Amino acid sequence: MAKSKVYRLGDLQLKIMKLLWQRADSEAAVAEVHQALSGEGEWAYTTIATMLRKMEARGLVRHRLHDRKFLYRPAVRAEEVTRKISTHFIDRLFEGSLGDMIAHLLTTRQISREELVRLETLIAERKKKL
Amino acid sequence: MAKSKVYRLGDLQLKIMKLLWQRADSEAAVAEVHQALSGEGEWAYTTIATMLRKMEARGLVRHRLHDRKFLYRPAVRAEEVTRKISTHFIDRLFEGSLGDMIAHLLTTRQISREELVRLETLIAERKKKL
DNA sequence: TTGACGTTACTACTAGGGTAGTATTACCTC
DNA sequence: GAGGTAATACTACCCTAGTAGTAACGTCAA
Repeated sequence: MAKSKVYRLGDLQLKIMKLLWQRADSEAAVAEVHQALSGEGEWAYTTIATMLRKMEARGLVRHRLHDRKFLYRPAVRAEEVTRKISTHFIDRLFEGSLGDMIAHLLTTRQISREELVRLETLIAERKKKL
Repeated sequence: MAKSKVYRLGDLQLKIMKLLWQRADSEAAVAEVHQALSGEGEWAYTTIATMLRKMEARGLVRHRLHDRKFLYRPAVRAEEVTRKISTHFIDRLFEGSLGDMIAHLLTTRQISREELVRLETLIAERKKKL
């Protein structure tokens, strides 16, 4: 199935997906996607159009015709994609151990006191649910 | 530079890198790599050899001749690669926020009580160092 | 009715990961 | 020295992301 390799999403494809997920009505025409992405870098209009068509072939998005424009909407849920990419990442680098991953990042990266407090709270709540 | 896109490492390449990093002397012949990887899947000997040559071209590994065999060793450090892949991951999915990333994974995934306790300890220690 | 414009379709190319067969080389043994 | 063996070198695929030019088409306005 097309969805089985959702964890292999290129940077541009992911940007597009995030953009569509963000939309209130989850729909956007090619021109809108192109417009919205123009702050992030330079892409030709046709690049976006081609990318969207390829993404549709992969089952990532769908389109419908409206006013002679293609309105694209996500065909996969954000949670699913985030989940699969994360799983792939944790598997690759930390043999699937979420604990190892967090432990590693926590010891090798900058993080503010506020963030740490937030995480403490989160962990405390998480413990209650076990 | 070759190292600039180290965060884009294929699965096989990463497996090979991890294998080399693990080695006590950080060196392995093609046959050894092939052997070590044979539990994980099926790869032809020549696939591994080709991959290693490509990786050398990318600056990921180096080799020296010994006993008519190529002994490969990493040319990039594990910490650097782990760091760059992680950064790329966090940037892509969580706009660069480590806190958001951990918060998200913590609330959407399975984790044991022991792991949570471990993380609490880690966070406490981390706070002391700020 | 013609031409400009906006849109999608088609086509083509580059790069890199993955995959592996075939050719070559060099040594080692009988 | 002939043949086998183990190693690398070379070559050639496929696939997908990214990139974008050009063609075709349909509508609307002058």
